[in-house]
Amino acid sequence: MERGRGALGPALELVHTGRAPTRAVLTAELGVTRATAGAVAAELEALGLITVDARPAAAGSQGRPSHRLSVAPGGPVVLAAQIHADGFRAALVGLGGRMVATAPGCMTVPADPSHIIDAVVEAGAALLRETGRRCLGAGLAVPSAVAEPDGTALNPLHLSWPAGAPVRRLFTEALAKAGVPGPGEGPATGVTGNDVNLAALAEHRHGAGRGARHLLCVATGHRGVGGALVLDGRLHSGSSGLALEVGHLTVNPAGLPCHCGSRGCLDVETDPLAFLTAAGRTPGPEVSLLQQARDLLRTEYADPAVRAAAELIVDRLGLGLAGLVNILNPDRIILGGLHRALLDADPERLRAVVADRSLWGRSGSVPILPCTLDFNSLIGAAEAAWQPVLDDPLTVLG
Amino acid sequence: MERGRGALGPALELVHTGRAPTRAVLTAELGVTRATAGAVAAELEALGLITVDARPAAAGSQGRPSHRLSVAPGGPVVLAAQIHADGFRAALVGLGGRMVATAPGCMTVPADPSHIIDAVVEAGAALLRETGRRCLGAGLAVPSAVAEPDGTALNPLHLSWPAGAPVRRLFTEALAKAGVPGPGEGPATGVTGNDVNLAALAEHRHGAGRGARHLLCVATGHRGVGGALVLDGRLHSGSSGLALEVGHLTVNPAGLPCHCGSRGCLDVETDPLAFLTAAGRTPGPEVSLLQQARDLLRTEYADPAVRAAAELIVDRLGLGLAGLVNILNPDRIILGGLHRALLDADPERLRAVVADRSLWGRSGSVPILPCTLDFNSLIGAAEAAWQPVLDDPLTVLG
DNA sequence: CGTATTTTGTTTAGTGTCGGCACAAAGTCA
DNA sequence: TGACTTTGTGCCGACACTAAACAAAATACG
Repeated sequence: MERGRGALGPALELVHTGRAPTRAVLTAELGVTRATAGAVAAELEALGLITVDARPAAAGSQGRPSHRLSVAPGGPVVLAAQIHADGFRAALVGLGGRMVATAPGCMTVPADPSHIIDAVVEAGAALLRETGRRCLGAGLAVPSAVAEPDGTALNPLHLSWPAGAPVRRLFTEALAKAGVPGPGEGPATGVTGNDVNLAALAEHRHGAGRGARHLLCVATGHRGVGGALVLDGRLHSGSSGLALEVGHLTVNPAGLPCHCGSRGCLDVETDPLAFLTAAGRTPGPEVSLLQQARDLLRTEYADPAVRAAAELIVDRLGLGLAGLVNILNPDRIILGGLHRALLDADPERLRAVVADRSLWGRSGSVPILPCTLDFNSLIGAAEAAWQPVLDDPLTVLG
Repeated sequence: MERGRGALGPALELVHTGRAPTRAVLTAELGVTRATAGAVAAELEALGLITVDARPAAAGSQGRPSHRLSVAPGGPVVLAAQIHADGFRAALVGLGGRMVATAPGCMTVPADPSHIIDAVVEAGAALLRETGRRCLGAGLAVPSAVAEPDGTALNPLHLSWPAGAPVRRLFTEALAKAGVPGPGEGPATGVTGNDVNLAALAEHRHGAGRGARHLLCVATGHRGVGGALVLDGRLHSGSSGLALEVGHLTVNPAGLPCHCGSRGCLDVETDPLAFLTAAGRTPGPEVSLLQQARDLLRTEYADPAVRAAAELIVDRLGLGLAGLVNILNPDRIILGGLHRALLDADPERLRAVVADRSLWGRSGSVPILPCTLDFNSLIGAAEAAWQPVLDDPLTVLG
């Protein structure tokens, strides 16, 4: 009777990522008939997820103009949360990666994950109460590898949390405690993941990674280096969530010792502390290492010592990226954190090093881009929370 | 009217990989009703791809016994070909990875890829004429990275071929020349791939990799090291076919110089020549380096120098595998060539090294197994050739 | 030995989703 | 204004599947 149930998920994802601005292109993208695409759009509109403009858009070309398809402005949201070394942030994020409301917060109890998670979830719950939006899910990004299927944080070292903290359970419990409703009758179940992984997902959907088939992301936080891989639109997090732990690739055989037992790991050779040290600076305690490194790069790049340090780090990073290119053969690389700043400072040098050290010119010519999304880990947490809806809107929304 | 068209491909794959021995488990695996599974099986039988036993199998349990489902013994085949440093081999391979006929051959004109490919295809065509089997496709495995979408061999160094040889085009032309028919009316189009990649596919379907979600394969040929990754049953060959070029991971910072410009690469530190050299042997020209290395390992493992050399290579290999585990987080690793022999000689040492050097105990405990299939590259070439049939039997067979 | 139970396979009817097609709508182009 | 182009919709039929009843072939148990 009702048409377009099977294509509902793919259709929503197309509108969500902005690849289906009208029903006409939706028809083409889905590979169905206009009748089906129309039914799909009507169904998604009935579910309150998208809107179809009443007035047709201004037509520049021949033929009957299309009505614009867009994400429903007042539609449901997900609760997104991010925890990093400097604090936490909660937000409500709608379809299309739109941040509807946000509330930054300060980290008060660094040593106890449960307190922080409770606080950030409560901040999100407050936003839900204020806005009155319907909540369909919740996602949390943490600066640590998250083991599957347990949902434990294996190395939240820079948060001074205990290794193995059960973040997913804590998150779900906090959601229940704060009364955040799920799509059904019970409380929401939380999705939890590594921040770089989630950032990669966000960049793939809404940022510099759009359209990439095999997207590699590498980023520094304040300490260490994280990686992520998005394959055909799905995050590849390995069989137990621990893929792309790229911090211990050897990039300087005679380099600094690393806590992993080896020397010259990407982690200790290319993170903000490495850059500050190479530039002969002693980091201060006022602001984060990442901030200090970025500031140094921005304000004192003319200083030969700073420039030399930047080039040294770029060379090391290039070696690591080349190794990853040889293994993963991505068609795009996106950099975040300090690496992004280093790319901005001297894009050609990094590209040259990667091309030179990767095996084939073909894969060496892979584009390397800066990330483009603000709060990409937060948006990524939202993307992960949206995933069940994108996969099958009917099952979630009934 | 006719039931079970959509599930035809998945059903065939289940029978093909031996995961659906009866219609009852086919029903369960497909998640459909008995009626549909029965119709699917009937359709596949009508296409001549599978057989349903007339007599029910001996029933050990309660209830009506199931009829056995199996691959049709006299059914269609694909032409599979493999080229390696010592020669080439052609075979006809049916569903289920069954080698129906095979013909080894000697390499006569090493420097010219077109002659060898013509010869191996002609050998396969002869098998087709002899057996009178219907041919549904053709696959070729070569010891080189194969660039996509061009189908050129980038580093067929050990064959003394020119880099960039257009192997896919040559293969397809040879198939036309030899009159190998495709599924339709025209000649067959050839699938071409790297031998380790195809071997990994074969091991995943029929060998030690069955059931693995993220399967990593690493193998030596005569020189150098190859890698392959099978994700959720599909080969991951990267955006341009160059993924898993693992030979240039650094495993010994102070090691031998490599043609890639670095030192101590997996390629030069763990291949057969490296083992023979470490054991103080001077390789002779009679048999292949791989054969010499295997023989040495088998016959003189009691010799302390040989054993020490083996342990050295195992340690280096373990370092490389640990690096790959950190990046890919596979749930199984399969080794081939000399690496397989080294694993057989001392399984515990390699597992301990990998566990010690990979970041998390959890991913460090990944099972490491020897490959179990004879001629796995050849079977893998057949698997790649079967793929269109497995994806959609009706489109291929009409 | 015969009947009940269990599991498998088949037949028939019904249902839901989608393609095909005709038609309507809304613009541009000449 | 009329021809053309492109988009959207309503109706019908094809078809792949489910549901449910029935049939078949073994074991289990009295």
